[in-house]
Amino acid sequence: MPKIQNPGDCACFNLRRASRLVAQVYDRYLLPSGLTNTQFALFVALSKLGPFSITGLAESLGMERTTLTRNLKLVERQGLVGIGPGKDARSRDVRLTDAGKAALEKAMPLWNQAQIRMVKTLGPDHFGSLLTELRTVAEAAPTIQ
Amino acid sequence: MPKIQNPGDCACFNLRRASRLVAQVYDRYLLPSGLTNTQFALFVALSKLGPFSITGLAESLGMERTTLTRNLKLVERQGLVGIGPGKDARSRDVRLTDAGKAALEKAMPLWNQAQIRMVKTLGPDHFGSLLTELRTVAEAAPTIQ
DNA sequence: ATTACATCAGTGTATCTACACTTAAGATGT
DNA sequence: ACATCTTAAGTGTAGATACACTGATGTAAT
Repeated sequence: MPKIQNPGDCACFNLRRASRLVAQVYDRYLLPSGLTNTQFALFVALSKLGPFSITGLAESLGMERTTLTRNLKLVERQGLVGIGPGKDARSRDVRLTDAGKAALEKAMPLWNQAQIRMVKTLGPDHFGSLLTELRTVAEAAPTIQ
Repeated sequence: MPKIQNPGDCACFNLRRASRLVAQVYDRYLLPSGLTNTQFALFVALSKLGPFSITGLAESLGMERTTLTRNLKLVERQGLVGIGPGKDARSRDVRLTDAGKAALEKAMPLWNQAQIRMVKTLGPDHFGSLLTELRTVAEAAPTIQ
């Protein structure tokens, strides 16, 4: 017989609650850079991957493609990323502009402070195992249904 | 000397990515109930706490108060929650209506399927330790700054 | 009583999120 | 060549999130 779960143990709720609270912390640290935590993550990915298609970038960020499209519009308008032609006439490649690279440079030490603060708060062990669990989730969730 | 962190190990990014992906799973399961994962979590809290102030509810959900206000507007318009006078003339108490309770009843087995699916996917051990870590995060994050 | 402070809730604005649907272009089979 | 399928991206719509600010009510200090 399938066990009845306790709604307080909902993985979705607990993930989203932690997400909300932690995002507020990182956003506060990142404020002087002008980047949100979402934009910072996007810029980090772009910096590591180089010019990349929207679909590929969305996959890499575990983000719905159309969500990324909207998020890109903001930073494109600010001149922080450029979107040019891709491999073929369908796809378009996203790249960091010089201004985008500069914003990332400025954000990095701020992010580092937030990150160090989180590691200290949770302790390195808890922090590490949390990260491991979250990566497992991110890998497993898309296989559901 | 403070260690330089690796941006790929960002707690915020990994939390939000997992959050996005898992929310999609739960929302797909909850679809026939008409409730989103956020609304489901709200209804579970209301069901457990009984009529509760907006500020208290927000605290309990680890959600910004003004966010909850907007979320409440939707379900209030649908007649699923009622918002009446609270302890004093400032506060207002939120309660589940009969229609709200019915929606929760309908959603519960759907949620249970999603939850069981997640437990199976991660394995009970990983699932349990993830939950523990997330609760630690939710408790610790608000103490930062 | 009056002033000062704290608490509770709502609004303006902006970002983040994703489903359903559409359009355009490449790939495949006959 | 054509029809079909697949892939890449954008739009309409709607919900989720939170900061800064406002207004109203309660509480405390003098």
